[in-house]
Amino acid sequence: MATYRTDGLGALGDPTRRAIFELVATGPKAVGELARELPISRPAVSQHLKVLKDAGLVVDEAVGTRRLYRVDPNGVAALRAYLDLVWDRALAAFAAAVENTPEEPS
Amino acid sequence: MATYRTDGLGALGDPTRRAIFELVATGPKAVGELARELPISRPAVSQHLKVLKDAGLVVDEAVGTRRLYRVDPNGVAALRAYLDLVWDRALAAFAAAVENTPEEPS
DNA sequence: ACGAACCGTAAGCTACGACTTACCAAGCCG
DNA sequence: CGGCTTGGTAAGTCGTAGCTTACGGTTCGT
Repeated sequence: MATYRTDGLGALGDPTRRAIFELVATGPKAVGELARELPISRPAVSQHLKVLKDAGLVVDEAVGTRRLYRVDPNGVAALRAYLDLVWDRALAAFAAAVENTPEEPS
Repeated sequence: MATYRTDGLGALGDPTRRAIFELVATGPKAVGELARELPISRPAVSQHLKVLKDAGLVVDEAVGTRRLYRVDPNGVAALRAYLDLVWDRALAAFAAAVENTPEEPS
């Protein structure tokens, strides 16, 4: 379940979420700290963080009353793997097209 | 030229668009051909292709009355570069956190 | 040259997602 | 122990992205 919402690309599709993700990537950040650097309210940041966490892109850690978020290397690795796959298929298709230049296989 | 952002991620955020992108990645495809393999109409595919093309992820080539689309390696490379940057920053932040054990940045 | 096939664009409707305010739970500090 | 701070959740509003049908332009085939 939550299968559709668990994809990193879908999560990073939103520019605000991407901004949050980039801020978190620079180091562990608390929710209020993020909200202070963004033009949106704290609950909005919380919701975005929930989506990012659900997508496996960030992890959270409770420290006192604050909650520190940091990027999850596994999530980023998954995205890289996906792009590598597409990249590979595109290159293979291109190579095949170069070989079969003369005519079209019908 | 620098006008279009790296919203390649934004473009791939939509699952339908991602499906189109993956189909195109397997080789040059025409619009009607894509529409035939998808549960949406041909105009919808056209609109998605426009977004992908605007994001620099695909390129189009007019062949007779058909229009072949294929992936743009530069677009994929840009996405990979972005992820690499985030990855690098995350690793640097983690290394810094390990070295500077008990402090936290403002 | 006429018809058919392919594609892009316009206009419009619907649905989802992003944001806000309000409220409540949990942990620190006086 | 009481107040203050921090965060997550609920309910509601509003914008916009995505899809459809309808139309016009362009090219190939006969």
